[in-house]
Amino acid sequence: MPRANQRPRLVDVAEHAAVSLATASRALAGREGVSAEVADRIRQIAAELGYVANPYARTLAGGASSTVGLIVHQVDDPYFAEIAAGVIQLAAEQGLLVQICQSGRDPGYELQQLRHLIAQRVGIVLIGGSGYDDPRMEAAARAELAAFQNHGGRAAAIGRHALGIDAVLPDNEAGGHALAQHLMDLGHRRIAVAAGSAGLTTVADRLAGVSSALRQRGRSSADLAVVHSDFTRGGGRAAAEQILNEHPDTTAIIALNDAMAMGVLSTLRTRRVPVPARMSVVGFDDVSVAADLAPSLTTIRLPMTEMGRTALTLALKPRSTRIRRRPTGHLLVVRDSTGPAPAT
Amino acid sequence: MPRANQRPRLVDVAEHAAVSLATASRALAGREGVSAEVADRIRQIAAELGYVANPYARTLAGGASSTVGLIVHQVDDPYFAEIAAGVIQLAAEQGLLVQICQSGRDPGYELQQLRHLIAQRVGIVLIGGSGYDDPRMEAAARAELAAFQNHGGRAAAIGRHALGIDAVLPDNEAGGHALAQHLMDLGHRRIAVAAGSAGLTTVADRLAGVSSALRQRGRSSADLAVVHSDFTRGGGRAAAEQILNEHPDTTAIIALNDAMAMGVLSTLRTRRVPVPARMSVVGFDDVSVAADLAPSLTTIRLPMTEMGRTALTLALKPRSTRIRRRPTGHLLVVRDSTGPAPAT
DNA sequence: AGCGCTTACGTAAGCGCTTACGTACCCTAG
DNA sequence: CTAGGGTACGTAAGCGCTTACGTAAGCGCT
Repeated sequence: MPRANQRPRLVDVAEHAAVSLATASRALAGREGVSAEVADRIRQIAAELGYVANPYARTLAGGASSTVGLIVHQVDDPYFAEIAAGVIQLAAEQGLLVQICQSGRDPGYELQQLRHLIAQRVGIVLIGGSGYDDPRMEAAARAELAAFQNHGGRAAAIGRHALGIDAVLPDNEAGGHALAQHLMDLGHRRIAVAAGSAGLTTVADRLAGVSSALRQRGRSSADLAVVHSDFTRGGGRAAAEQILNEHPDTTAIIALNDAMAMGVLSTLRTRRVPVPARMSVVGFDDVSVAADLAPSLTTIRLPMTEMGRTALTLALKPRSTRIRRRPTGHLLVVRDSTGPAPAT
Repeated sequence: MPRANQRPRLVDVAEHAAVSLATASRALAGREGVSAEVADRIRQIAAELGYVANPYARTLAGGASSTVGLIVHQVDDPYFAEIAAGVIQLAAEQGLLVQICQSGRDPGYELQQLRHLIAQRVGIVLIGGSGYDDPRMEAAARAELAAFQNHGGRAAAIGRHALGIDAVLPDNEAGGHALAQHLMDLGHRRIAVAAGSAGLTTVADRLAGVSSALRQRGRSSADLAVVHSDFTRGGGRAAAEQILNEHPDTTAIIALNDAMAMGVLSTLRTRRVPVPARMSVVGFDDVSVAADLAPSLTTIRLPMTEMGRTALTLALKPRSTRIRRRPTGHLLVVRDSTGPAPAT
């Protein structure tokens, strides 16, 4: 008999169906050892009663945890927000719940969040971000994740390698390459890069692509003015200031993500530098506002939502011995923020 | 003895401290019945062992659940993203984990998510959004939340009343009033509103504020062209098209949120309507990109992150018999998207 | 008919914690 | 010197589920 005013338990279902607890559990978990008719009866009764297994009891008893932990830098950064949206979508389809954490771009705090998540016994950890500057932090995270996986945990990274886990990785290098090529095609010779903090793998990879494009055209990457700041709008503003001051002959700025590009545009507007007539600007990621900026932003489109989904898919699959790296597509989207280099 | 390669359990702590399970539990929960010295010893040993209570076992045994469920329309909508950021921040400070769900602006799906969350035994439910069009859906959600609270659950709403739970509410009406007033001060007489879908309380409230401002100046709100669409950029574009076609003498558009305002600006740019020279545009919310648009957007600033924190605070507090409504501040932020009405 | 094997189900032992209740001890009052 | 009461701690009974193991029935086979 279900207790008055309480959620039904498995015993309630079992009693109604006149079977044992074990049989009811097996039937609802869809595992073998139950005849089809009995299993159907049990499922139907469960549905009638509105039975939903208590996840705490289930997990305690050794069943799989049905929650996935997601760590991102900041949920109100559009890049991470779109990734999170993808993860949450797919999780909902699978009946999983997503526990979300923000690292605030602080590797120490991120490690702490990771430990917290694991201590909370989530079944799956997804970790976004861009790697650590500090190799010791990185090693600690690797170790934590390795131990987690050894105990049956699943993990995947988004846009970050070097964590020793499966990862979905955009081709940052090819993206950087495409951007530099696009600008050179437009005749730009003095190109500056507004980069996120050095040490991030994302920064290194995108930058490598830019350099290789320059070299390909027989130009030294020493020509390239690279200014490091951080992957935010504020960082973009600061980088733009520095570029305008220290490299006044620059005609094109490659911001290594869209947030920085927005900051760059904002500074150029303030300084009354017309875009793209006097200065071309490109970004990276194609967050959804990029198309609505003025001027609309030329950038590399990354399928962020899809990346989130893919990461979860990767983590859900049985783990192979080799680390899997799932590349994602990317696409140069040319809009109004780039134009021919101004005549000198 | 801690099992090799396994997280320490409470028994491990108890054995090390040479006390019983019950004493260890009491000491770590900080409840009375343990002498100060013993409690200190236990806590220290727990720390040394890196003991973290298994939340599944804790919750099963009747301890409080330490997870809060958050339902928003879409995490990659900046408005909700900022709210979520606030919730997640405060939750982290309190050692709570946030389970996040997206309703996709679909009341039916939202209800389903709510049920799922409750079935998953989260301790606290926070629900953002803007109410339901369908009164039956709304009643269902009310009932679900009431039952949840009767079983000891905590709940709070963000920007939505009529759910029968504590809520943090911006003064939507005053905000709408301020926007309309600002435009009238600039001499605008033909004002159109790009509204989210009718039936949302947020829409109704903001609209009421606009109307009351008009009436206050002795103008009929029948003069006001109100176009309903939805609270997205696409919705804003559609609404702007409709306004330009059906009300060509409009000189100012009030978008009832920033997302719509961005859509409006995008359409005006496409149609080559100069802003603010030919048309003034205002938004509502002041999402962080609003300042970086071109032109930067005049809007009402809402403290979204703070609202998220406040909602959690509200839910954390012991429930009073009366429903509490916590208002939030708001502020008219005048930027470059508004200017004097063009001379006729 | 009797043997073993498979299939379908039941029994019961936990998972790691909280907490009601029980017990030993010490202190004070009569 | 003992009754009564408080404090500090231990014992053990669950919370609701999963699953290893046990058992009975049915099958084909010699």
